Amino acid sequence: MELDQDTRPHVALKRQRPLMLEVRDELERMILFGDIAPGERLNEYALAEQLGVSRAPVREAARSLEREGLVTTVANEGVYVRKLSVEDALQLYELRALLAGHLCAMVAKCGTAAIKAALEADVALMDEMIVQNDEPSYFEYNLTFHDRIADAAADEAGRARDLYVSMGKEVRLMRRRALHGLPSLTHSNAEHADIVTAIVAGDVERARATGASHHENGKKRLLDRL
Amino acid sequence: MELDQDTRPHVALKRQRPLMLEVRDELERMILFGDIAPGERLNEYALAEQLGVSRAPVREAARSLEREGLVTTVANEGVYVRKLSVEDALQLYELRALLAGHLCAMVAKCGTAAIKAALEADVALMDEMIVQNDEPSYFEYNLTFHDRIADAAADEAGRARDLYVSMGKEVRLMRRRALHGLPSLTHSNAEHADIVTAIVAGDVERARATGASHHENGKKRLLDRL
DNA sequence: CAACAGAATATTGTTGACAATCGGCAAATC
DNA sequence: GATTTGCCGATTGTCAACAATATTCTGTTG
Repeated sequence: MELDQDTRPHVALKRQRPLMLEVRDELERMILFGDIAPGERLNEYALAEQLGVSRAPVREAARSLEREGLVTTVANEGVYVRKLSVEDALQLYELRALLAGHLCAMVAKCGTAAIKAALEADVALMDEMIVQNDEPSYFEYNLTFHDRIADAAADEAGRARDLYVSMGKEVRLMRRRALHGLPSLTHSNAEHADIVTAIVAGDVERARATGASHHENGKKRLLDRL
Repeated sequence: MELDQDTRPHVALKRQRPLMLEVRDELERMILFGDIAPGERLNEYALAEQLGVSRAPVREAARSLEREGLVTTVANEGVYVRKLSVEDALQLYELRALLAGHLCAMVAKCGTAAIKAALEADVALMDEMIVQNDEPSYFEYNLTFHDRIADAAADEAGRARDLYVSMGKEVRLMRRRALHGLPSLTHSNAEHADIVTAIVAGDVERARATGASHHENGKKRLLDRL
């Protein structure tokens, strides 16, 4: 029974997941956390050594991140953390708003009663947070709320949902620079309420409009500080 | 002839462009041409040997195609040519229509006079083709027309354009199965005319509506044959 | 001193080999 | 006979070395 000397490296136990995915998650974390600044180059060799793996998983992870729009690759030169120009950011907000509107429309059209009830509960809960002046909780729960809409539309618009969340990550690339002009919480949640009302009523086009409009506020706030 | 430096087959001749890109283009051609059927698995080793390269460029090419939605990867199993379910196809048409509407709207808002004139010329030219009953030319020029709109919107919605053309390739994945119910050419070009009219007039929302509506016909035709 | 050419260095692109993993088949077990 | 177990072949995942390319540094030249 003395057979397991565990000569394999430490990872062998917990690993049925490809290394490339681990690396991908770590790189994504580093980028979104700001450890690697936009415009900076990702050195394959250095990263491989730092993470204790070979270059191959790092390369694949980088390609995967390229798919999400977090990095851009230049042939024979390297991959860089994407640096969003102001124009790119504005376009991104606009397109994401379009997708958000579509998702809201889909939920309005096909959403279950359970989902609609959950959305109404979300808005009420956020209202409560506003009353208690708990901004951090509000911001966090705000993400939950939008995720719930996106997930609710997954059956009817899976691809749109994937793009929506992916672009959400992209947006974070510039959060650091133009540290978001804080929206009024009450105004923000009033818009949430409008969206949910339209969704619950099954008013597809109004859901689309309110959902898109709500997301265009980010664009407006960005424009305001220029 | 003892000195044939061309011992390596096919691609290795001209460098400057990474092999991975050559492989990517070739794989994309194979998939869109139908050499590899949807649902079929791509064998890295076999493809590498067939193309006269190593497995690494093939792997990278596959990842690149995954980004375009032409293949899907299953860990430890392989990459498969994407097989579109009917639901996926319908959603794809819908989303692409949404993007097309956005592109038309952007051109209506920011398009130059030159572009608008070119679009009007396109419609006139296609009308001529209809009169002469030249279907093949019409279908081909139809693509040119839509590409022109997409390219015209590149400055204002580059990402949307990229998604639009990428999804155009995805749609072709199922062209083989549900061989498109042919639309009426005159009706098709009448819609083109509506789009161009709205664009020339600078009517942003009407351009969006007509552009989206035109692209939703593909979805309708697909629905009709079910 | 500026500008250029060319070597030296750093980094990516590619390769072939090795390890890990999956699916199937056959033998063993009940 | 059905189920399980262990092996085998095939295929992907990872690695380390090699080749090609870009970048930097340096010495020379005008």
